[in-house]
Amino acid sequence: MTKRHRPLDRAFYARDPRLVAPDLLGAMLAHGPTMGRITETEAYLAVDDPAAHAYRGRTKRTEVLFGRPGHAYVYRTRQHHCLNVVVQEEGVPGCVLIRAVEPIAGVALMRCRRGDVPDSRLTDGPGKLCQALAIDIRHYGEDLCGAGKVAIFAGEREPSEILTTPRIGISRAVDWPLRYSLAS
DNA sequence: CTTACGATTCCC
DNA sequence: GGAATCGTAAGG
Repeated sequence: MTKRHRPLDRAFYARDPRLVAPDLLGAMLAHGPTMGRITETEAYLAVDDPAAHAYRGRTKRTEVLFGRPGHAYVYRTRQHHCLNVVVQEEGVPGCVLIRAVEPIAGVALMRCRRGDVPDSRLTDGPGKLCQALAIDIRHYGEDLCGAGKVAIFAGEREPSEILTTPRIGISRAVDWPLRYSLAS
């Protein structure tokens, strides 16, 4: 078994979201027979980030953000789910939102779950990829470093492929360049 | 209990 | 540009 078939370890996630987010690009997000290559992420900071859910403090929803790194923070917005990975050391609520992946495996199943959309729209959004990979609130708090159903495996990429742009879909701190994507 | 509001998606 | 649609959080 090669290194890239082992889940990313706790130490990988125990860093600043601005470091973890770009490093997740190219990694493989897997759930059951479905797998996608991460192509877009966003960093949400633990301190003084008005756009971060943890900014308002510790609540039932944000509880997992204050726990150990490497766990899934899944939340719901309107009819959709979004997947984040908890980063930084325990007690420091940084996280990284997975915004898009490239379908790699189980594509037929993804099409079935997503309905009648072109393949290019299968997983090109945070809510879409959760629907395609069947990730939802049941995965809240799951350990992505362990033997859970959802896992993230190391991938490969060239540093020059990374694009840094402002976050989108939020109403505060909109200009902060915390969105990372593969030029592809 | 009531109200406000989305880290979205899809359609007009 | 706007609706869908519901859990979460905050306040009375």
